[in-house]
Amino acid sequence: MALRFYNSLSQHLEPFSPQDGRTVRMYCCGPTVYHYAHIGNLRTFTFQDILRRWLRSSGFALDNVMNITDVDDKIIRAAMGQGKTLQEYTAEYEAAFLEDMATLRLERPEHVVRATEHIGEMVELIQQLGAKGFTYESDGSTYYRIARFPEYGKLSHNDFGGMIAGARVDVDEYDKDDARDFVLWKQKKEGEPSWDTPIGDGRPGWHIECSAMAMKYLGSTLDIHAGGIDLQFPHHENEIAQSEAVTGKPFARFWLHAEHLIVEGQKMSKSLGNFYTLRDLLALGYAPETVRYLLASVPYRNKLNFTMEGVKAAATAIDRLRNFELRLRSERFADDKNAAATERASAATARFREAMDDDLNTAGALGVMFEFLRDTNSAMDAGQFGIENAYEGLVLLALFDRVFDVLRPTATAGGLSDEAVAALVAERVAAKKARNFARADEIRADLDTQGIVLEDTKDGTRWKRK
RNA sequence: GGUGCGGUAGCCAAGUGGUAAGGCCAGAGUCUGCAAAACUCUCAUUCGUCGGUUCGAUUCCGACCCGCACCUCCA
Repeated sequence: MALRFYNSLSQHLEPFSPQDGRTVRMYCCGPTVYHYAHIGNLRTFTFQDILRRWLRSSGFALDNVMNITDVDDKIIRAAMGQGKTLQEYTAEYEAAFLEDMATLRLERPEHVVRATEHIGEMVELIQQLGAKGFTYESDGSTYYRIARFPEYGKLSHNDFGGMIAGARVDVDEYDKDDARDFVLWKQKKEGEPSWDTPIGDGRPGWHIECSAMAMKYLGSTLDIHAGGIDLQFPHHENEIAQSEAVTGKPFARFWLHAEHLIVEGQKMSKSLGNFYTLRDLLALGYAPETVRYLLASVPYRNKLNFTMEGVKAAATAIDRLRNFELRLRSERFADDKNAAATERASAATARFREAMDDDLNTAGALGVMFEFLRDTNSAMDAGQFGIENAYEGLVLLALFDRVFDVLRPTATAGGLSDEAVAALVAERVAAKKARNFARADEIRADLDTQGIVLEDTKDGTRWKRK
C-alpha cells in the first residue's frame, strides 16, 4: 500500500501524492507569538515535522510555509499593557519559539513568514473578495458574508441549518449580519497599532493572513494544509471560504489535523497547574529528544496523554535503541552474512515503511523497531549474525532516525572529551588485566560521576554517556 | 442540542472477521573479579456493557453506559 493520509475534508483515508508528482506544497499553521509555546503546541509542530520528514523519506521534495501570527487582539492588548510596540513584544516569543523548534529538532520549514509583513497581500485579497461581492462593511470594519458561500461547513462538517441567517446578532464588539460572518479587516481603535490602507486604517482579521500567505508562496491549491484540530473550525473553514471565493479552485487537497495533547488525563491549563513549556521539562532534567520521542510516539490523530511516567518510559525506550545501535557498531561479528538475519532486516524495513505510510502510524512503526531489536539481539547472542547484517541493521536504524531523530544525544556543555574517556577506559582495562581491581573500580566510579557508563562485554569494554 | 473522537493488561499504546504488536513497570535468568550496564525470558483465554449477523467478532450492525473535544479565542 502506498502513502495515504486521513483527509479531514473527505473524512477518509486517501492515497497521497503531490499535484506535480514531485514537490509537496504544504502550509502549516504556526504559532501566535504572545507567550512561550507549551507542549500541546509542540505536539502539533512535532507532528508537522514527522510529516515533513516522512514525505521526504518517501522521495518527495518539500515547499513548506509556516506562518507566525504576530498581530492579533491578545498581542495588542499585552504589548500595549507593557508599553511596547508589537514588534518589541513579539520578538522575544518568536525567538523563543524558533529556539524551541531547534531544541526539539523540528526542521525549519522552507518559508517561515510573519503576518505583519504581508499586510499588502491581505488587503489585496480582501479587495478581490469585495469585487466579487463577498464582503460588507459595518461600523468601519469589513466582514465576509458567509451567505454568499454555500459550501461553508464542508471541512468541519457542521450543519448551520439551526442558525438563524439574516438575524442581526451581536457577537464580540462588532456588528455582523450573520452570526457566522467573520471580520476580514478591523477598523483602527484609538491608540492601537494599525495600517493605513485603501480599505481603511486598521488591522487584519486572523483568518485572512493564512489565505494570503499560503497562496502567495504556494499558489491557489495546496497539496497539504496541516494544523491543530481546534483550528478546523472556524479558522480553516474560513480560509477555505476566503480563498475559494477568490480563485474558484480547491484551496487545499488534503487537510491534516493533529489531535490535542492532554496532561495526566486532563486538559492542560494554567489553573490545574499542569501547563508545561519545553523549558519546564528541560529544567526537570529531561533531554529534548525524550520529549520529542514522547510527542512523536502517539499517532497524530489520537489524543496524547502526557504523563511524567510517559516521559521516563520514553527516555528508557531511547536508551534501548541507542544501546542497540552501539552494539551493532561495536561488537565483532563474523565476516559474513546470515540469510535469516538479512530477511529479518528487509522484512522489518518493509513493515516500518508500511506503518508510516499508513497515515503516519508512528506507534506501529516503533513496534516494528523494537521487535526487530529483540530478534536481532537474540540472533547476535546465538552467533547467527554477520558483519553484513550489522550494516543492514544500521541502515534500518538510519531510516528510523531520519524521521524520529532521537538516537543522537543532545550535547551537554563541559565534561570529558571522547578522547579523555577512551584513555581512562584503556587504563582501566590494563588495570583489570593486572588484577588491580582497586584502581579499575576507582576509574569506573570516577567516570560514573562524570556521566559515563561502562559496559564490560565479552568483546571488551565499551562506554556511553548517560 | 449539533458534530466528531475514544473506552484494549498496573501505566502508555498498535491492531485485525480466525482467535491480542510494541514500550514502561514488575518478576526470573544470562554475562561479570565484584558490580553496573547490557541482553534474554515471563507477564491480557481477553479487547466498556448487552444483544444481533457469522462456522467464527475485540474487529461488522444495533442499543446502552462512561469519558473527551469542537460548535466562542485556543496547537
